[in-house]
Amino acid sequence: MPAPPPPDDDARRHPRSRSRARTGAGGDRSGRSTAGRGPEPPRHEAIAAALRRAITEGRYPVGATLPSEAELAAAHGASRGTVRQAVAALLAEGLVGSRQGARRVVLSTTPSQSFTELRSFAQWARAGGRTAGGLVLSSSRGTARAEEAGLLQVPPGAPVLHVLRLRTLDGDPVLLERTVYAEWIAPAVEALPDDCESVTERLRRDEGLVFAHGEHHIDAVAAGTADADHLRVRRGSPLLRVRRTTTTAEGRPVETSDDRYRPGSVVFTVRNSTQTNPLTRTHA
Amino acid sequence: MPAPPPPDDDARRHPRSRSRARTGAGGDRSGRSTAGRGPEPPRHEAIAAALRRAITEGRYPVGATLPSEAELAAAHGASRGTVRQAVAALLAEGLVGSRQGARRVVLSTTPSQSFTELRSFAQWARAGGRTAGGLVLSSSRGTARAEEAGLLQVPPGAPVLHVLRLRTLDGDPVLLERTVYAEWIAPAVEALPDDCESVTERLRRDEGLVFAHGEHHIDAVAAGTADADHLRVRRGSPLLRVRRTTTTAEGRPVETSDDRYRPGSVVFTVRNSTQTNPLTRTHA
DNA sequence: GAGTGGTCTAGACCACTTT
DNA sequence: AAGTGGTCTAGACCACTCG
Repeated sequence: MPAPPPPDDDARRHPRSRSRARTGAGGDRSGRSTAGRGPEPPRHEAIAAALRRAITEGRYPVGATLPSEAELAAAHGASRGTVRQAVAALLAEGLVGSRQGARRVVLSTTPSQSFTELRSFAQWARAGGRTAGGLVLSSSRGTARAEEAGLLQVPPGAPVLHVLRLRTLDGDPVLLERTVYAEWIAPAVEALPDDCESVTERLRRDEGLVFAHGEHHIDAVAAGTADADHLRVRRGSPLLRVRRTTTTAEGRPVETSDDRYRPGSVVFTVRNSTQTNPLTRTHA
Repeated sequence: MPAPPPPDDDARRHPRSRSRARTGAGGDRSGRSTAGRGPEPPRHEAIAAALRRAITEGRYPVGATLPSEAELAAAHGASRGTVRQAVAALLAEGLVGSRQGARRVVLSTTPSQSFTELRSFAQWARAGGRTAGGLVLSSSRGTARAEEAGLLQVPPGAPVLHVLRLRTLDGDPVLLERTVYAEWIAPAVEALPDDCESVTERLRRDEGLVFAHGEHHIDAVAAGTADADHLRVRRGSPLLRVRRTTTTAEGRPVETSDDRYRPGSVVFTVRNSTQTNPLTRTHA
């Protein structure tokens, strides 16, 4: 049985500045001060971005194998741990698959959207080369019904803001939003113009409010009278419903919404695997 | 400028066997042979499971803060890296949120299902305390249509197996599956009994076939004649449609399916955040 | 200013796949 | 047997949050 190791001197054990010729080198972000530039993104993000680009641009088609971790580490001048952190992102996005002992394989070449893109209807539309429109049909202070209160984590009957909003894509109505905002954000929402194109972007700019987490419940419902009217479909025809609740990074709920999409206009896609599975199927 | 460090002797630098009194200790899984037991799960998984349990059992309600990484590391006798790996899993599941500098916050207490649970209707039903039934309505060899061929990554017109299957929950029809299997797995599928409860489990047991990745496209459609007939709804009434393609760990497509759920019976849920976003919204 | 999470390194052993 | 990903450690510096 070997004796426990002596606490050998730690000085000069992890020599930061070596001849790497990088600015914001890993672990040693103090080298940042060399140039007066803004903060650089983390190394692992840069590596992930490079890989993502290579995949979406077709350098690694579906079925191709990625370079080994050792190769990537050498190519980017990073440690294996950092490379693994980068690859983990692609793994979570479902772009690549991984099995112990074998090289990683490209599963898909279509990247998933950023969370912001998902949340912001306008931003999403823009990314697809379309123009989004928005129109507030009604906006009223009220009290939270039991279900809404639960989702917003406020007591039942607490004051909230109800907003009914119609969203259009290239002029066509595609989405009817019934949103409930928590009281603390209500004034900021009411201050927005009725035809505000992107609520998300305005709240971020004006209030510094960042949406960080979301939960989406997806099912199908028949169009009610109001739905049919605004979305220009027949009453009773199928609509894709997404009930979502968004919270800040601290977990504070901001809004909860019942969104109804006209069929044929939008599809939701989830990629998952044995490693990461964000999708859940529940009883209604 | 400090000189590069001498490549100081690595002997006895990372002394594996210390007085930790653990069997499958981290990094040193050779200690496994002490007992003839089966393989233990990785440390980080065990830690993640413990945290998940604590959350779902209510020890950490929504809004509560988790112990710090240092505390968790000490409590589980693991390194910080391993703890971070564990917490990353909860992060990806959307159970907890994280901001630099602040303690992690519980966002939700309902765990997401395993990938297998999601894929297997029977397994999912069982987990919810219900009984699943299955019935093959038709099964026929045929050729892949252009769209199917693309999804299965085979040339158009390649031989495939089409199966129409009705799934019931406690006797009620809730799901109509139109599945296309790649040819190489077709014989195994045809060998299954018509009322096979869980195709997934049988294929895993009999063929050693593991589904590893999946892509789900979710939208709403009106019930067609066949849909209405089998699901016992009116023609034209809303159905939740999930088109999915599943592949093996190597990325080889196994099956693609058009699943239609009777409304009110099932809801799909996705949790996401700025860090990990598996959900995508696309134009139809 | 102490605490906490985010990032990074360097090295090690293992299980598994591939040649 | 060589290669590759999976797991783990121990230590370090940083940016950020909070009292």
